[in-house]
Amino acid sequence: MTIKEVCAKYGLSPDTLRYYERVGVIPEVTRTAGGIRNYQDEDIRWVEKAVCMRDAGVPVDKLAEYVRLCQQGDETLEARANLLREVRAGIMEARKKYDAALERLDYKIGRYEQAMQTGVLTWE
Amino acid sequence: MTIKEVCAKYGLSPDTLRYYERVGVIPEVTRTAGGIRNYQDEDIRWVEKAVCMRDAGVPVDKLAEYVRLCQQGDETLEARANLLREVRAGIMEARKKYDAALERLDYKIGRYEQAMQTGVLTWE
DNA sequence: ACTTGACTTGGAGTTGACTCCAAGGTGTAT
DNA sequence: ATACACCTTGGAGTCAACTCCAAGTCAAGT
Repeated sequence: MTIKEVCAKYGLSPDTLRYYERVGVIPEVTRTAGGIRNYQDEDIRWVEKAVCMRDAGVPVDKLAEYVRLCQQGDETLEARANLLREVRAGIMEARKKYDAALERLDYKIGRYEQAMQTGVLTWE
Repeated sequence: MTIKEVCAKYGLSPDTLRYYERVGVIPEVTRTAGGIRNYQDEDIRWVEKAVCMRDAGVPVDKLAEYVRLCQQGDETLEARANLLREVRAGIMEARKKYDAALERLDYKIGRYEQAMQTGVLTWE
């Protein structure tokens, strides 16, 4: 699979995908004899994982650290688990804040809808 | 309330609070005769709202647009409601992605814990 | 063989959201 | 009234995460 195809599949730009590889968010991608990236299933699974985690706000350097640990073999199992738990905690934290904002928005939107129906905006 | 006190209350820096005011994320704050910011209840409610929304990833320019609409009076009610609905949709979208990442992380963490107990990392 | 279009690299530039700084004004406690 | 800490502004700097660019290489079609 070419870089363009992978980009189309995941909604990334080629620059972003090359950037991810450069900073280690994904491991080095398989190449053709001529040096052109030719994504294999394994490479694509890394991309998918990276996109999923970036979408959840996990910073690039955390992802790069995880990839580095994976490449170091089995003695990093515990370190990897700890890293993932830390990342999980961060996401949970953020999610709580998202929920607080949602609650507030729902209340406010409800008030606006009421005001637009009755023509009266009570107490603001 | 001085800028410092408001900062302590919401975990912001004075620079950030002044920045929010400058770009319109909060309306202009009440001042003392000497020109020093003296946050009133109303000002503080705006700060609280801004912090809540920023924590949910709502971009600064969206918040500034909302403030601008509020200052334009009642004929912007519908525009404001639409803006809030749009913001809400964005947060819901992001939350879905957070959940997807959480699910993935929980699975992976479970696998690591199992591997560390049994000493065997199955199929990877 | 040649064109055309997509790919490569290293490095510079952009964007959003702060964050820092210098030079100077404010306010309160001694 | 003189420190002293804290406040003000405008503007420059920083950081993460891309995004763009120039100069060159690769590969598919004619």
